[in-house]
Amino acid sequence: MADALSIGTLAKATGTKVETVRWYERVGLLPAPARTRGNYRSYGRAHLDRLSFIRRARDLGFTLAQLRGLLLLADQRDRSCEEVDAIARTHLGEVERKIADLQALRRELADIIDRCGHGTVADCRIIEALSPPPAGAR
Amino acid sequence: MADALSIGTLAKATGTKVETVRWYERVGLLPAPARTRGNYRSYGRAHLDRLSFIRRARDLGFTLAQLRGLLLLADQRDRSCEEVDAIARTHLGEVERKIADLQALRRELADIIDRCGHGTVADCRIIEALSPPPAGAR
DNA sequence: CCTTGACCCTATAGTTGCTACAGGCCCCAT
DNA sequence: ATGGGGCCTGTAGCAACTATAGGGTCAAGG
Repeated sequence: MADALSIGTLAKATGTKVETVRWYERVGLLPAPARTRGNYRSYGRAHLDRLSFIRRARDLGFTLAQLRGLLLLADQRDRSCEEVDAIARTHLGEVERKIADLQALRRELADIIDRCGHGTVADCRIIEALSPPPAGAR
Repeated sequence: MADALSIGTLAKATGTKVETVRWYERVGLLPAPARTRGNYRSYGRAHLDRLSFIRRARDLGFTLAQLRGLLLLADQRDRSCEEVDAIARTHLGEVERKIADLQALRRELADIIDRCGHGTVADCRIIEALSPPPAGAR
């Protein structure tokens, strides 16, 4: 083949660690490639595409389980788009919830830092803010 | 002692699972308490306070490593507050980065869902959108 | 031609922050 | 004295990798 890639080359091309590539293979996300005479993995274009897909989806926060679902759908191209859409929608909901949670957290942290008097730890308001909340407040 | 708590009572009071309390002890976040004649853990007020602190900081997303730093500082009350402030600020930065990432992700998912007609996977843009990035980006 | 060193192989253990058993004690009320 | 809670230790499991040990392979330089 014109484009036979070693695992290291594939890893570099996709911003993945070699060990992670092997791990994706072991858990069935990336199909096992052909081997060279010396038992080295030999990847082709399809592997590069698929690994790019995997990495991108991971970056976007899809779990490996969701990813498996997407890949299964991608492999059966006559299937309805609705299932893929549903997965994406579910994920969008989760993302929005995460954003809201983090924004609340950010406000709280900012408040805490705001109150830090830069004195000694003894009167540090950060420690204070993290200390047990008043009874009844939680 | 007037306020000797069993592990179960302590756990309930702080919204922690019993196993988690023991685990905090094993990893050195919560000091090992005295034991009763029957070898039960017996906690006092100090443990309650410290565990509340731990739980609150965990809720705010501090890692156990950061927590260890905070607790170490909290124990040295004549130290400057600046280190505490720095830990909190670092954490705030991380939180803000995550929010930005998630907002980018949200945009992307919304676009994807938007473009997804209800045809077959063959023209589903979700798969496409997550396929290998343009040549220049690799 | 042979050696060196970068790469690759498998297998296994470690990471973070818990959670969930399994197989036993202990304690209190009935 | 017995039944059921709660407690004890120790171990294994979850995601999603990461890192190590102990080797084999390959291409280039001396």
